[in-house]
Amino acid sequence: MRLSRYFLPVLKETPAEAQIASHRLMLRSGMIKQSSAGIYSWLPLGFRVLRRVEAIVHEEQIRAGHIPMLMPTLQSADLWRESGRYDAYGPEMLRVRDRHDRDMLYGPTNEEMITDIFRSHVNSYKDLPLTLYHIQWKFRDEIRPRFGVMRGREFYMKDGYNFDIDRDGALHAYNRHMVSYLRTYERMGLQAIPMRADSGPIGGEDTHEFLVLADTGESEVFYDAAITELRLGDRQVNFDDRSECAAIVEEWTAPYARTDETHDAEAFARIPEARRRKSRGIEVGQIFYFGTKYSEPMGATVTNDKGEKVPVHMGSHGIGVSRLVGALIEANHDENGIIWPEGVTPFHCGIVNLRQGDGETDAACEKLYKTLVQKGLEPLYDDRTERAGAKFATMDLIGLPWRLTVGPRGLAAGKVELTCRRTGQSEDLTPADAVAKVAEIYAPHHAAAHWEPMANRSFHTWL
RNA sequence: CGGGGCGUAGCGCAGCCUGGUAGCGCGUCGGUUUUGGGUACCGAAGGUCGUGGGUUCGAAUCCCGCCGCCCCGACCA
Repeated sequence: MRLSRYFLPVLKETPAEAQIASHRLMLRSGMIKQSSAGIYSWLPLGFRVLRRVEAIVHEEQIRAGHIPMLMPTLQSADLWRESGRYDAYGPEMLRVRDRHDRDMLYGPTNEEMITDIFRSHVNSYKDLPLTLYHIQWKFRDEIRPRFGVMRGREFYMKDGYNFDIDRDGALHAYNRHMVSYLRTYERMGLQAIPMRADSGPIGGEDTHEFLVLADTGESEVFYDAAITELRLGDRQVNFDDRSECAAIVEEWTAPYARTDETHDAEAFARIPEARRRKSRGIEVGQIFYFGTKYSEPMGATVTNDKGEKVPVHMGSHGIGVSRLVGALIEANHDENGIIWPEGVTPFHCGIVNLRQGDGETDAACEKLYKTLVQKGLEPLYDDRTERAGAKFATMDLIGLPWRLTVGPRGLAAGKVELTCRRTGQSEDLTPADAVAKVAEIYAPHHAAAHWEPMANRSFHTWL
């Protein structure tokens, strides 16, 4: 993309309403524009990041064998009356009425709807296990929206629902989700720690929240530093293997990690003092097992192998996609702006032309641009007739992890400069070497385009 | 929902207390400057001062209502 043809309305000054770094930087870098309290438009740059995050969530869900679909934002109140939540939910639920005076609502979550779909089409244990999910806009009429997209009223969320014949099956689904979530966050360059949590209004027995450590987090968290050493890395997980998933869950839940709601001071005190950590965290996901809480009242039953009708065991699992964009910035920024992890960056590499209009410099930039595109990368070329300082400031603000700087002085020596946004370190390379290095950096992040999910399994899904 | 604050040009703000129909910086547009970390200079455009009412000869300014937004708290993916 050429910056001269893009729409990137960056702000030099910080809008007064933004208190925390991510909100401030998202406004300043032209990622979002507030539409009304807690409701935002995603401008082109923000939209790119949102899509990258969403794509990773999809890929990892599909990898785990979960099936994507899409449910509507507006729901009929009738379904919610069936589950009893229409009255239980309270004023957080946005209720609307259509022209025929039918009660509708803008969905804050989809347990009722998915259960209705399930009971309409699934009758036998032979159709289980089944996990369906979608990524859709939700609305919760928060009393007090704040922190930009981190606590909006409208938010983009992945929510998934598993259906299993019994508790053991559902617990495997629970574990499978935990593993897939760990992979998801890790690919985004985030450390999200699973913590035992309260079940809240969704209700249930088993639940973990995933928290990203950040000073601006809404929850106080207590954990054993040992958990921050854990990595899934590139280990291949067979998501059908119950013991393999359970082992990974065991690995990640063994070290103490809890939010203030479930904090156990005695257990915490038993951790060696050097590893005891108290911090704040941003919740970016949660998984639940809630058994037959919805299937029983809503009649979501299947016939088991003995011919008996039994309610299915369910769980639900959420990842706050739009909130993750804010959380990513909270965890990755400095005084000059955002620092995107490679996995979610809106553009892979910036190109700064220091002398726009100079024939040789322009040509060198064009060539770099084309070569990067040929490698499957998406560069952002700042071809505006701005001074160097303005171009650098913009690049730093929008946070592209790598920047190629091209000017007459460097070119005279046959070199361009490759700079890492995170470390600030630069090296002079020939254009060919610079492109090769950028391509190498991103090679692991392109793997997703080529893999075949669950290729050797009995079932697999495609988006 | 309790407490506090704000609403004046695209953005950030001053002016309000002590009424006399608007000003600064940045940005934008047109020039000059050819600049390696938000350059400098010249010129220009741009505002029914959130909204409705009241007081007054006269209201951005004083009074009342409404709307919107932000902060603290309670609540929350």
